[in-house]
Amino acid sequence: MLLTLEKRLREALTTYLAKRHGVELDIVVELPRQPSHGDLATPVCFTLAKHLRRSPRQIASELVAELEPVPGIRSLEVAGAGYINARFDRCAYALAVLAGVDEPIGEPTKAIVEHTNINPNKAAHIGHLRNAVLGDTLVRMLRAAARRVEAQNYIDNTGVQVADVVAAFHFLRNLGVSDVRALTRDPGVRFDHYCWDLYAEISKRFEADPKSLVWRAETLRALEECEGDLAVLGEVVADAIVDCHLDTMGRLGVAYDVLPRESEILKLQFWAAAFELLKARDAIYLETEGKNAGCWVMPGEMFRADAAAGTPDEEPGGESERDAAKVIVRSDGTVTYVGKDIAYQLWKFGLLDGKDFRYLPLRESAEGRLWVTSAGAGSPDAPGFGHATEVYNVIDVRQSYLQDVVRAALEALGFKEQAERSIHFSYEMVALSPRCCAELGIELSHEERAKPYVEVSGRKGLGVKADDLLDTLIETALAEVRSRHDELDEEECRRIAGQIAVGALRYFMLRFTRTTVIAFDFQEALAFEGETGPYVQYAAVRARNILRKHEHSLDAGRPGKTPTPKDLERHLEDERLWQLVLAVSRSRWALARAVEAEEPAQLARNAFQAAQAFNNFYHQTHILTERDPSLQSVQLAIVRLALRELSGMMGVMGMPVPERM
RNA sequence: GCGCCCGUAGCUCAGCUGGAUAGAGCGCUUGCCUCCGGAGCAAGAGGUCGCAGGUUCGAAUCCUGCCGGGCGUACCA
Repeated sequence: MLLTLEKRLREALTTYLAKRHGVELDIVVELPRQPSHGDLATPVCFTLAKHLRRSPRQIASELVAELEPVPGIRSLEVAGAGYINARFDRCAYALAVLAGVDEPIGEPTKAIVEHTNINPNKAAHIGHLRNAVLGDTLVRMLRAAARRVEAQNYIDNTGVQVADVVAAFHFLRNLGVSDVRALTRDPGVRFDHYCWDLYAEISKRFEADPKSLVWRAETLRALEECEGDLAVLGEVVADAIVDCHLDTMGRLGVAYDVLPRESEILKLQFWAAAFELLKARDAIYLETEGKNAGCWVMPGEMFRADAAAGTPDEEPGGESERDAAKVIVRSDGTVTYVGKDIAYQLWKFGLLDGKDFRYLPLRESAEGRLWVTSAGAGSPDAPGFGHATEVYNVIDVRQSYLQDVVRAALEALGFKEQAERSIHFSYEMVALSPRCCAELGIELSHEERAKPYVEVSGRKGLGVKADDLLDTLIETALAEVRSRHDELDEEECRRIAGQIAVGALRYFMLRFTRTTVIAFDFQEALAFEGETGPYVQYAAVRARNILRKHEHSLDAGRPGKTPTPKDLERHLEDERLWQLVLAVSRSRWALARAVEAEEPAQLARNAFQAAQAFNNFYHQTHILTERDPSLQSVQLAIVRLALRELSGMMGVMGMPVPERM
């Protein structure tokens, strides 16, 4: 309802200003910081004062007197040096909000969100967790805003990282396909955790003994050519790890619609098609001189904002403009990752004429069926994927440069609109705080010790595994649940602990804005008090408890009294109740802001504030002992509203709403 | 060198397209269970918004220059 009123007010002001003063302005309408300043406010008269050369206050009084009544807004008043404060018709607002009609947000276009994208060669760690939680929340946000969303998790199953682990199995461990396959089925082994250590081990070996790097080269070649035991081993490893990742993400409620795999992009020659396009439109050229001689490159000025036209020739010691170009095809004829990414991005928009994957079902979950790409036969039941209007790539900020290249390629090919709708949904990395390193027993070099935090590194085996963190959270929560609920059996306690753990973890990953580096710290991540997921969940559980008890207190079958407009009219004059209604009814507004700003943290913050307002109310009001039935009906309606709104926001953030805790 | 990001309370962070007295959590101090379960509520102490200019009726927010810190700038991904 807030969105609607905001829009109405803005439109009324726009019309008025155009008619009365002949000016067009972007009108700022904001939520006043102080409740006494009304429900919505605008400082527009300050801007207007300049145009009209009159005092803001004077303009404001005139405006308040002359503006046609706005439905839903009870009064406008001039305040301060010239603000206009609007107050809502409280009863109408409450009725609308209690009815729970969703206001539209944006157009129902099709969006693709690509996220998670973990190399299938080791266990997921906290860095991947931030990606997956942000990505999955973005998916939920867009769906809540009525977009058609396709969640894709790209699997780089033929890259260096997989090759390294395959090489480790083969050359270091001397294990063949059947051995590794047995390992993946061994219930006593967490295969992805096993590979975590193996990957660190072979990386160390490569560093200590560079001659062993021939193993990597040989494996990589086998993977790309899809031939021999090493290739089969690659498939076994990647498939098994993808399975582990899906399980891990499933624990957090993260799901996908389709897994596009690099192996299919290669086999189906997506790149060949993209390459022809790029050559035909002169987006890339064959370099003949300098360090990139023999490569197909994209000129630097195409993707770098700073590349000024007519840059001076090479400066001594500096990089020439020519050498600053981005290599797309290596001198040996193989394509770089960016090249493949360009092809993939073109496919997402349906711009790779005639080329498409085929699909096979991979697994089922509560969220639906998951499909994986296939180069051979596909299932006739497969839905159509791709053909998006907008594409969100959830990738950490360190890959901005590559994302710029992809976008530039689309633009160079003449797909200007698609380039603009290629959104790099970037976020800062998750690093380890010094204390966290100490707790993990990680020894730091002098260089690392001087830094404020240490980068997570799969290659070095440096990091906190997603499963381990979740397990720790569950155990912590479990101890707490047990101590509070003697009456619940072990299974029930564990279920609740799981919900709390997921809520805590997802909220933790969302409360920071995307540009903030998270210096991971166990103490903070394991906190259940203060601004945390469980705090928000607890508010909802409290609302549930009240409603449950209330229902029990009623005669069977008789519904509780719902407030009449008269009840609302009367009791919402109480400023505290009114402020509460406002505070807990902003989920739609918060969603709109989060979608527009592309910032899930806004949703997290709003949910926390709503929970705070509700907890405060809960504490100072004894609803079930209220003797005035009229007042009680209003209070109960607010409890129901708070529960619905909190649950809604938690749902968008992927946080479970426990029955009790 | 160049590009992007960050610098706000002891710590961790919000602060939207400039707007009214700069906010929250943690930690610290102090209250609050004859209660719908305290994973809670209330109060208090704590801030030259990195520094210096500029634009403006108005700047934490926009512009410029410095100073710290981080990340990019691969024929790795």
